[in-house]
Order: sequence, then C-alpha cells, then structure tokens
Amino acid sequence: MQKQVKSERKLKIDRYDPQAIESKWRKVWKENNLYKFDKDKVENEIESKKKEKFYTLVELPYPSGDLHIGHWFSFVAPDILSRFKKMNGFDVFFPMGFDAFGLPAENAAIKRGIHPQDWTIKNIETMTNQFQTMGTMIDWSRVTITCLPEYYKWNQWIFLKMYEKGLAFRSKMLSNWCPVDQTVLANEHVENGRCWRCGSEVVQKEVEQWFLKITDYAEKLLWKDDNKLDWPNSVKTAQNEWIGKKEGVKIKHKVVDMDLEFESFSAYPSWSWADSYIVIAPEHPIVEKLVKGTSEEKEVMAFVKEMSEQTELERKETTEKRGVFTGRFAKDPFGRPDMPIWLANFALINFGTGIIRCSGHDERDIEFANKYHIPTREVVEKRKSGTPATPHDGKGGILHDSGPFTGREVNEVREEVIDWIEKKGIGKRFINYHLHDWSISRQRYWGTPVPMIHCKKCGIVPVPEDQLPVTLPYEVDFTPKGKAPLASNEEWLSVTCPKCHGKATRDPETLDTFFDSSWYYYRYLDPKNEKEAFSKKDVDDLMPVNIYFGGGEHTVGHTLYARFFTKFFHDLGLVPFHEFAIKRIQHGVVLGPDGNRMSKSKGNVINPDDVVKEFGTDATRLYLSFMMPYNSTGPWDTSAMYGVYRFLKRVWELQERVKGEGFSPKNREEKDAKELYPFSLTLNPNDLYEMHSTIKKVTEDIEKISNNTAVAALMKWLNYLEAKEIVSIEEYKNLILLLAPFAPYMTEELCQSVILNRLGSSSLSDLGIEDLRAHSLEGLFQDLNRIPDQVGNDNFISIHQQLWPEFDTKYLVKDEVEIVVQVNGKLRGNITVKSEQLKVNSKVEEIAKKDEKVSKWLEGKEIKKVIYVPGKILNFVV
RNA sequence: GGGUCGGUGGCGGAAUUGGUAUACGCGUAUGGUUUAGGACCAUAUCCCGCAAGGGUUGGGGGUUCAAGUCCCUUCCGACCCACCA
Repeated sequence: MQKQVKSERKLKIDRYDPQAIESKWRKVWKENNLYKFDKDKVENEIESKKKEKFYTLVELPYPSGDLHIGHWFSFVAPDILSRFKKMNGFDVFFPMGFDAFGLPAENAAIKRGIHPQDWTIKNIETMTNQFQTMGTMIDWSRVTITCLPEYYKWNQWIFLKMYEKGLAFRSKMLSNWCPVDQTVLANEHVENGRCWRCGSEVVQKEVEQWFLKITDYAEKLLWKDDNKLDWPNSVKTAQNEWIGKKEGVKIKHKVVDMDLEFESFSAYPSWSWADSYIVIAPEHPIVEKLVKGTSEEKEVMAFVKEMSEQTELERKETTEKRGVFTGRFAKDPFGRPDMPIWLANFALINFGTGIIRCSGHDERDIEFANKYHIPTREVVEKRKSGTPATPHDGKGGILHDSGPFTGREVNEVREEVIDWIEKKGIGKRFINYHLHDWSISRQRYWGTPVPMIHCKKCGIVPVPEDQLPVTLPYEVDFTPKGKAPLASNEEWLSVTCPKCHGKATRDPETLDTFFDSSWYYYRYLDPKNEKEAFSKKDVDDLMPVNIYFGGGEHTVGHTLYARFFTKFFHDLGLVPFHEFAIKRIQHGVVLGPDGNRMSKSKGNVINPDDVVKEFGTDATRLYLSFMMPYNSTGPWDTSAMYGVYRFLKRVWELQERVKGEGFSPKNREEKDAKELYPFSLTLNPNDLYEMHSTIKKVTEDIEKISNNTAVAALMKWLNYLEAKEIVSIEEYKNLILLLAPFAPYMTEELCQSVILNRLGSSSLSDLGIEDLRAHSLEGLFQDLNRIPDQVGNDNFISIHQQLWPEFDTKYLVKDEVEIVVQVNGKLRGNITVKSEQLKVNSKVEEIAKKDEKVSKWLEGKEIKKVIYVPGKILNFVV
C-alpha cells in the first residue's frame, strides 16, 4: 500500500539535507532580525497589557573556549520553552552573556603567553559562533560580557553601595588559601578541603581582605515554609543547611587562677549540667595566653604548630581524636567542679566560638575523654540516639523530670533552660550560623578592581562614584607571587587621595567572579545603560525572572549570593521584590558514551560540531531533548541519534502524503476553501482525537520541561499519521508547529516550502504580503495577520511567529470508548461502549456481561459488588 | 552521621496521580532493499506456556474492588553536605 502511495505522489521533494537547510535559515533569520528583542516595543505592550512578558534565564557560561555538548544540553530546553512561550503570545526575553573574568583565563595566559583579555575575547567569539549554530532565539545584539568596563563599572558601584551600608568590610582573618592559585577562597569554593578550580589542597592562612557581610542576611535568606517560589526542595533544604541556623547559648567561663574569660557555644543548653571538660580549637588566639609561662607551654605550642601545618584535607581525613592538656581549669558556671581545659583537633575555629563544653552525652566527647582519661560527669540519662539527657540542677536535683522527652518538649525545655541561664547571668542567648561572611577579594589579576584607595593619612577611602570605573590596566605582571598582581603596575597603583589630595595607592585586589554573576540578570535588561546598573522601569517590566535554568553545583554558592544581592537591592529600594527568580530548574549531566564524565584525558568527549556535521542541529537538539529528563544524568548514545534523525526524515518525507496542493494565487479566487482543502474536512473522530491529544500532551509537557515525553508524543502521532494514506494539511501544519521549538530549522523549511508549493511560487521574495495574507485566510496558518507587526521585513514570515496550536477538549472524547472489564481485580476483557452510553451504569454492565470473555468468568458465581469508573474500568467482585 | 532523589525489559526511559504496567526510542532477531556499506524498509521483541492461561515494577508485609503509585519494614544505589558542639 505504501508503495502505491509513493508512486501516486505529485509533489517532488528533495532529500532531507539538514546542512543546507540550517545554514540557509540561519542567514535569513539574521537578515530579518527574527530574534531581535525590541525592548521599547515590548515594554509598551506590557504596560498596555497587550502581552505578558516571560523572562527565561540560563546561568551565563564561562568562556572556556569550546562549546561543550553540556552547554547544548543545558540551553536547548530553555530555548524550547522560550520558543513555545513566544508562540503562545508572550513577549519572551531570553538574553545571554559570558562570565568572562576569572582564573582560567589567567592560568591559560601564564601557560601560553597570551594576555588573559585577548584569550577571553577570542574564546567569546568562538563560542558565540558555535552557539549560533544551535539555533536558539537568543538576541545576540544584547550580549553581556562581565569583563568589560561597561559591566564591571557597576560591580564597583554596587561594592561602594555595600561599603556605604557597612556590608563590605576589610578584615584580617584566617582564610582558605589555595597555594597553587595563590589566592583566598570563599568557604563555598572549598570542596572536600580542595580548591574548586585547581583541586589542590587548601591551607589556612591569615590574610587581610575584603568581606561581604552576607551573615546580616542569614535570617532573610532562610527558606521559610510559607515561601511559594517554585524552587526544588533539594535546593531549599541545602541552602538552609548551609546557612545552618542554630539557636543556643554562649556561656561565660572564668579561668581558674587567671584574669581571663572566654565563651563557649552550646546548641543544647539542656545538657550543660553534664558538661565535664572544655576543648579549644588549636588556632584559637586565647591558647597562647592560657599557657604562657606554664610547664605545659612547650607541649601545647608544639601541638598548635603541628595542627597549623596540616592542610584542611589532612585534617578532615584524620578521624582519630587528638589533643593536649593546657594545665588550666575553668570554673563551671553551673556550680559543678572545675573543668580541665584541653586543645583538640576536632574543635573547629569556625564554629560557634571555637570552644566546646564537652559532656558525657556525646559519643565524640566520650571517645576523647576515654582516650585521655578525662573524668566525665554523672548524668541521669545518657544520650542515646536523639534522646537528650535529663538536665540536672547541678546539685543532684533534677531540673525537669517530665519523663522521656518528645521533640516538642525538648524545645520547651530548651527555652526554659535558656531563660534560666540568662537570668542567672551565666550566659546569653545566641544564634549561630554556619554561613560565614563572604570573602570577596582575590589576589589575582583578571577581575574587577576593588574601587578603594589606601591613604596613609585618611585610611581607606572609597573611589568617588563619578570616577568609576576603575579600569583594569592591560600591562601587568600577572604571574602569581602570593601578592596582588595589580600592585606591580606602579603607574596604575598610585593615585591622589580623594579626601586629602595627598599621595595614596589603589587597592590592588580584584573581586571574586561570583560577585559578577550575582546580579548579571539585572544588567541583561539593558547591558549598555550608561547611567545606572539597571533601571527601575526595566525591572518593573521584565523582572523577576520567570524561570532560571542552571546546574546543581550552584546550590549553595551562586544562587545563594544572587538571592543575597536581590535582598540588598530591595533594601536600597531598587527592586520591589525579595526574590529574583520565580522558578528554578536544575539540569543533569551528559556523560560520555562509556558512562563516565567527559574529559579529554579519557577520550570520551562528544564534540557538538562533529554531531552537527553528521546529523544536523535539529537532530542534535531533538536528541538532547529526548535522551533523558532534563534533570537526569546519563550517557550519550550515538546510535540513539539515528532514531531521532530518522524521525525528522520521516516528518520530512510525510510531505508527500499531504493533500490539498496544486493551486496558485491565480486560481485561488476561483475556488472556495472546501475545494482547495478537500481532505482537511475528512478528518474522522479518531484523527481528531490523535491530533488534539498530541497537542495537549506536547503543550503540557513543554510547560513542565518534560521534553522527552513531548517528543515521544510527537513520534507516536507520526506513527499514526504514517499509517494513513492521506495526511491533511491541518494535521501536517500542526505537526510542524508542535515540532518547531525542537527543530527550528527543518520546520521553518517545511513551513516555507509548503507555503511556496501551495502558492505556486518559486521564491518567497516573489510573493507580496497580500498573497501570504490572503493565503492565511484559507486556513493554512492561523494568524499571519499579526506577523507584519512583528518583523521589519514584510516579505518574511517565520514559523516561529505562528500561534501555537490549541486543542479542543471536545475532540478528546471518542465516540466509542474501550472499557476494561475486570473480575475480582483481574483483567478479563475489553468492551466497546458508545460514548453516550458511558454514563448509564446498567447499560455498561449489560454489555460487559454479554462479552464472551467476561461471561466465562462470571458463570455460576454470585456478583457481590460492581465498581464502575466511567469511561475507564468496570470491576465485578464475585 | 545528615539531607535530597531514586530502584520498572538487554539499554535510555513512559504510566491521565490509585484504574489495561512496560508508551516513545535504542538494541536484538528474521525477512526485504541497495553495486557495497555505518544506511533504509517491514515484522517481531517483559518472562513461562503449543494454547487456554499464569507470572512480573529491588525483597517482605499491609490497606483497597483495584497498588509501580498509599502505609509499615528491609535491602541497594546516586548526588550534595558533614568531627557543626
């Protein structure tokens, strides 16, 4: 039968040739500014409520030089959603930029002798070209590049605002230091004791540097239960854990026979009566004072030295508890015997006060006490998994004796105990956060210069706003020497103090690139704005971001910082909202064909250029959509590429079976629509059901970012269409419209060639807009009327400007429905029921009982109960 | 140790949210087609069984007319965080 159809064909079609099609349309789209985002027009439409905006944001990539298949994977789904939204009548804002400052540029430059700036700009060019083959609807005329003064000027401006509000401050602190990259690292960028960039072991070093007081926003950054934002649960809980809010007390201690006091932190004050000894982190500054001149001094300081020489990693890998006795004791403010003071490797300088009260409750404390024979106190109950000890009053009496505690009671007791401690003046309520102030300055070259001036007379003086930007000089010796490279450029460094006009120097440090990426989505609104970082009007019109796509690795780093900046902007009155993105979607990873992460050394890297060369962009996009859910991680499978390629080819070849062709503008007037489209009127209920249910499925799935199932639905429908002898124009039109967001090039070609064929014209430029418009009235495409409004060139009409097909629920009901019949819950047969009888239980039952397969199972049995789910299932219980 | 998400054919993965488990694709098999080919087309493809039928969503138990889906229990895996007092 199929051969017959083929031999009958009237339309001669060319072979599907993705390369030719794709390069052609890329050029046409560009010439016609198809993806130009006309902000003024959009703002107009939004303000006059003509259209709604939709802001799609994808984490801006680092210009490493190569567009990886991972970039494709992460950008294809956002592009599909954006195209879909556009076809649904939204004004879609889908901008793009490059996170262009940062260490790799500098390291590559050192290695190859190219200047970081040249290296970066070259990479941006290469990647932009590669990105353009992807066929996204990104408007490339609005690209934001963070290493340009027009961008980082506003970094500096924001920094000055933060300084003004006391959020940026300078301090000397023990910090994570990467000995290879020669710079400090934020806590968020130490992974298992290693530098997130180069993987070398991080050491602790005392460095004077700039911090942002993100801890001031700790409370506001916590995700509360009533937060309605559509962010993954995993992100919310991970951020809350990272912020690590713990309520407890700081308890004051006096050292016996010394004029010295210190504080310890406890999150479980109810256990204080069982605390038996004190442990101090080796780095704690009090240690030296404690042991000075004592017989223990030598041994203690040797321990301190040994610990300080350990890398973070070595320390984390040691599970063995080690410590040394200081020879000192502390008074127990709870009135129990004096507590010996020890140093121990498990006490962390960064947590609480760096000083722990240890008890006989905690397994780790007991382990340490047993090792060094430190006596622990008697308690009424020992801590077992999750059960707190009953608190003592210290004199043998029991403070609370309410039996085994439930979670609620523990919290009640905690509050009472804290009140009691505060009343006695033993300590103070204290909330400890795991989140630390963000170390923001880097001792490297390729970043935003800190807009500060150091004057011997006036101290630290901010660069006046009107002198921004402080430009990054090109001529610098940027080989790492443990010192900020900018200091090597004397001419740049020396400056007159804005206050006293005396001699002063610039701050030679640069900002962490995570500063740049904390607010770029505001700059996207108007990257060339010379007057301000972003305008209130643009924010009102286009923000917040509707959906933010990105990787899971930014859960506690970047996305937290970005939320922090937004809250800061809110406090400055610059933005009206508290959160910048309504929805967050995280993508997975495309692994190499061998199931491992792609890496050059393993030789399992899939190069998008090669794939495109073989299968074309559309097939690559389609495969990336189809291979797995967006948030999954799984291997690339080249043989599966053939599957989607075949699918596209079959869609292409289906043209042959589309009926309704063969008229030209001349004969258009002579015939009416019915004659022109005889087959579009012959869609039977089944055809309509298949078509409308596919439209419904694809529409809902794209909205859910479930593109793998959307593609599956299209494939299924194609299977159905291929089994028909004749495919109507309406079906074909909807098929390519639904496919358009996934395969933008091929569907454009089909749309154009269908129009051309139907109009009997050989090229688009021969046609006037009147021809196209008149044609649209005859039902080929739904709304060509709105098109001249959208693009400058009236002669070009793109499929990507068409309205998305709508489904009609009336076609989702078949006139005959199959109902599953079960006996005792087991499938025994299928019956076909006319839809008007569906609601009549007795009728459906009657039909089922007559069914041969079913009646066999009912014979001689007594029917106890009948369950009928209309239109779905009928179950006899016997 | 904590958190999050999972466990369904040979593989990637579906399942209208409690209603025909294995959609869609890959792979495989057989046949066809092409000068040859990675290609293309047709048919088949969860397991047992000639069939009638029976079994199957990591294991065990439960709720229900009905469980991949809900509850209990147990095992396994992935990712992130972690000597956090």
